[in-house]
Amino acid sequence: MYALCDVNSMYASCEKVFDPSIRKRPVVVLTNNDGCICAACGIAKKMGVGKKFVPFFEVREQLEAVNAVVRSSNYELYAELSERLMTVCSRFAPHSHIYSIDECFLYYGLHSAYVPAEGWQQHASNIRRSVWREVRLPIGVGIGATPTLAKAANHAAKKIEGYRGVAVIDSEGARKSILAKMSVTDVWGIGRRIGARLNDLGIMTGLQLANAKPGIIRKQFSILIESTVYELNGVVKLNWDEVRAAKKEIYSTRSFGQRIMDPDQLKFALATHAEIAAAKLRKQNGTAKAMTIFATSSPHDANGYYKKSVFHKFAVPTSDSRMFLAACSAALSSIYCKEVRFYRCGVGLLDIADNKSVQFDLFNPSQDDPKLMQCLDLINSKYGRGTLHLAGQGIEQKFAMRREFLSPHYTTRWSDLPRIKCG
DNA sequence: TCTGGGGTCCTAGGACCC
DNA sequence: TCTGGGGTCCTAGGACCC
Repeated sequence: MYALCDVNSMYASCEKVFDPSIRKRPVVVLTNNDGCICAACGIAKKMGVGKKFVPFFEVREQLEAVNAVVRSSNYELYAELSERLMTVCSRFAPHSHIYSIDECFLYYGLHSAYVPAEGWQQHASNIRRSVWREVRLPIGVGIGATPTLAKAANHAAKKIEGYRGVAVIDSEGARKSILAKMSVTDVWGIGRRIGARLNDLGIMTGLQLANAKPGIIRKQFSILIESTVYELNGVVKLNWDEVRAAKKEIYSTRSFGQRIMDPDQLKFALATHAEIAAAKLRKQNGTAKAMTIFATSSPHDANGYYKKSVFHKFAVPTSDSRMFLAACSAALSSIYCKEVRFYRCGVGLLDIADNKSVQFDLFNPSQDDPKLMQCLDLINSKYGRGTLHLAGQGIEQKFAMRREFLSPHYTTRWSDLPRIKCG
């Protein structure tokens, strides 16, 4: 069996953990640069002001009208609470995978007959209650025979009347009843587009998708959707390692706090992204054979959309930040254009392989310095990202994110520690 | 004043070469 | 000289997720 634990509107819930004064008010959290709404608490959703990814400036007045609390993304806070959440959840099963900042899969092993002493229903409740008691985050817990069914159960736990945060699919009856109440786009892996095409075939609910012929689905869609059909019927297609497989591509991109036109700033930003992506790459013990480096204007700007990317191939697969930085520097002159107001840039590390299977080149000896990189990663993981960085990232970065409504760093800054008045 | 998220995977098709 | 088949590499964009 598999379980999926997932925090209800994670970012908004995190904001409420250390600030009891906003617990009964509508809370929305904005994306980087305060661009869009990315999370809204239940109260805000009920008031109709919590639509995901609408631009903030479009709904600002509406939010003010209902006296909503608006917060910038406080990523440091969410990461810390996420870590606590994962620690609690992982106690409940022999295997666990962090799936995203607010979600983890638990796996109870191959024996399909295994049932915890307290029963699945109670087990799920225990997870939920422990997380609430220890981290003060509300979660939904779904349990099922495959990752896709665990996801479906989780959907039921949070969205379907009567489940109250916990749902278990451990019988044909439960499976059919939950899938019948889900629209096909609620199924994991079925988005808007595929959903519309399935609708055209008369497949409207999760159960109808489960009952479709896998072969036909594969022909009309893809092998991925076919796997989804099997998983909805209890046949595991996503093996445990694939639930969180090593990445084949790693990106770091961001829009700037304000438009930039200075080539040095663009270079600093690209170097920073290269270092972020490189650290992620080394964390999964990977090497990259190629890299893409790009910058764009805003698609909303009047002067036409400018997008330029450079593809860089490495003679020897690498995970050394210095190689990635050198590639960025080399790319800058062909990306930069002095008339363009740059809005966004980033890098992608491509063609990633395990560092154990690197093919060395007799004529291009690797110039990597794994020990130096290890040292860099160690210091940064201990003292925070960017504590030690390469000179190419610049000293003064002028493109910092806009975060006008940032909550205090309750968990990562001594000066921001919450104070409790007694008496 | 002016505002518009970030990440990963997959594939069709263009560019280029033999 | 010109045509055309076929392979490889890269880009752009579609699709999904949170």
